[in-house]
Amino acid sequence: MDKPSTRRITIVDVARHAQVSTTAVSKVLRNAYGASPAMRAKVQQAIAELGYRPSAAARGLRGQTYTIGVMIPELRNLFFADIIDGITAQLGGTDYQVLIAPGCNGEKAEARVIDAMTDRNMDGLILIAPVSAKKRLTEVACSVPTVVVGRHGSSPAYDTVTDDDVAGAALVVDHLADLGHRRIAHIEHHETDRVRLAEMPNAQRAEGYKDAMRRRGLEAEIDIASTSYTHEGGYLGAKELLARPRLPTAIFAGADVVALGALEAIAEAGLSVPGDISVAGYDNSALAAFGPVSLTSVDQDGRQMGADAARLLVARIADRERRTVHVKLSPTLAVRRTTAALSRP
Amino acid sequence: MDKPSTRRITIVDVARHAQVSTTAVSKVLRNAYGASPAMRAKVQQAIAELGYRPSAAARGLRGQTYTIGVMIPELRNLFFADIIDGITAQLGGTDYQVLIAPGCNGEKAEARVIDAMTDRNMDGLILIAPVSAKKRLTEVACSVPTVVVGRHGSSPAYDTVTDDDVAGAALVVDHLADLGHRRIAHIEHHETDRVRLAEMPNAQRAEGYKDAMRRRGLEAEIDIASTSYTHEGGYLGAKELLARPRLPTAIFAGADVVALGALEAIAEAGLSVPGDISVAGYDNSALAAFGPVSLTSVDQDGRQMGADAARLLVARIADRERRTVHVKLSPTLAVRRTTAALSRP
DNA sequence: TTGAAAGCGCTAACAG
DNA sequence: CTGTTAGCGCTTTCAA
Repeated sequence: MDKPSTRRITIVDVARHAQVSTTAVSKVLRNAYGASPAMRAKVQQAIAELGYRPSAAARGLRGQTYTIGVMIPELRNLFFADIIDGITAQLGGTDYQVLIAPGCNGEKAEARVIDAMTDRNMDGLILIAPVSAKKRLTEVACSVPTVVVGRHGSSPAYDTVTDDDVAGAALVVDHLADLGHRRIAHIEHHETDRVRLAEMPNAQRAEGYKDAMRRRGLEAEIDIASTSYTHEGGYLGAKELLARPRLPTAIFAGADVVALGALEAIAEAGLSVPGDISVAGYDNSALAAFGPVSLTSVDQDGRQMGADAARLLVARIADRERRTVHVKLSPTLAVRRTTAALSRP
Repeated sequence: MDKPSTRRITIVDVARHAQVSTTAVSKVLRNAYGASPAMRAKVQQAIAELGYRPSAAARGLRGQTYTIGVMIPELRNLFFADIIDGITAQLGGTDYQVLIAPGCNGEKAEARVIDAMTDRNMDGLILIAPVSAKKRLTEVACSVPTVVVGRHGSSPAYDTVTDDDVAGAALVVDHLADLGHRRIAHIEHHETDRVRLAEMPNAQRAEGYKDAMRRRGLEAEIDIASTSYTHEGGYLGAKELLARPRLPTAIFAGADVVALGALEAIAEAGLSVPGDISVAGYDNSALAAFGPVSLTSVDQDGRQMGADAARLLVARIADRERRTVHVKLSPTLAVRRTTAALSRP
């Protein structure tokens, strides 16, 4: 008589069924060195016949868990979804399983989530746009292989993948300047934290904007509304800009959602886009591409970023001593119907 | 001399530091019966002083992993994001950590993901709109506590949380009929799988549409285009409906994204909304609420569904023998600018 | 109430 | 190339 079949099938069962040792089974499982083809075949067959599945928990106690944790600040951001797609695509053929931890808005929540992931012995972490202090990120990276995505500033402890936000801002300014615009304003995300300032994409976009304006000889025209990367921030920022003595002829919003808010304020003011004012966003989200909106926006290749992050992470898991790599991708500009040549000279 | 501090702090370290047994520490960790307040305090302090964190992997080998796995077919669906919010909010105060498995489009991918989650000894699973066979779901539920969200059909093995799609469709039909419409057409998602048919929300919406039309004495006006729940499906579906001999005065699309496709086809045909044709969607996604779109749509309370699912799951983890519960929530209608009274009598 | 000891399923030294 | 054995960090009987 068999034992009640509810018991989980273990490596011991497989070993017995295949008439080999548990070590042999383990080796086959891990594709490790030291197992003859004949033994491999026997074990594989036993695994198939018994429907055995290795317990990740048990593996984790000694070796790897074959689990990659991804921290994502906001599920609704479509750009982040692209990154996830890139990660899963890159990891598709491997034994790694991607698990996403939701709801990491703010430093405290981030800490909780990162702890939760390390508690679960994850083999590696991909942190998307984390806001934690650099010191904290370095600590994390020292205890578990880590790749940071979407945050500037290099570290000897972790690899990074970023998009060139300075270049992205320049794409917008150049595009608008080429269309004849001179009074190009910018709506930025107000950053309070000194240390974080230089590392966050929003700051880089503002810097890129200023740099590009200077390069185009428009230094005197630099005009910034400092609000936040939200719909409301865009609305308030645009209202602020429209209330200034010299009206801008173009607004570069630091994010698509900001641009949408700005569009609302512009419409309220009785102005037309792009007739009276051109508007450009950043992220090229689905909202920007959506027909009725048709927003000119900077496109970051999220899939590529995700794929690169996954690739770097796997390499680091394999060799934790390797030098850190910092990938910086180049954005492109998706020109749509919210930007046009300056009509009033 | 201390050992190199890279070593993980374990329950043994805590026990030694607090001068108690590991058993005692374990009890405190789990709030288990049989630990005096004095001991509790000592252990708590030692945990705090050492910065100890229990290893979920090790716990999983004997007890719980305190991990809830959520399977989600599509990261970009904002309705699913609401569900996730509800889950995490409900689980906020507990020790449970939510982990999301991405990329589960199709039966095969679902199987892989569910396996991955059970391999990791997750304490419970929340499956959102799964497409796997009912038999498979039942098997899964037998081996690990499971709650199925967004799929009709009850089971003795798992709890379910659904929105009343029949009622949702009726809301739309009644709203349009009250506005004077009689020729109300529907764009449905074509379902091939026989068994699945009755359990999927799309089928329920189509049924609800037909039921409501009959109830309003509009049986002769029933008009369905069978495509898919995609933007393209909406576009093609609307084109099909507009090519029929008797033009509909209103279109009920089975999902918001379908409605957007329909709007495009209607605009192409030179018709206006809601002047010539009213359009309603389903899901009340951000796109529907978005100003320039302003789509009338059925609102399902995703947060509530997620919260209910989490609540049921926790209860089932506590008592696997309890009778299954099937929660069915009632949708509401968000009336916006794409529906209006029939102008041509 | 407390603690000693036996695993959970797997991997990794180490012998054969 | 193969098998024996000792843990990984925790929970859980079972005595004391």
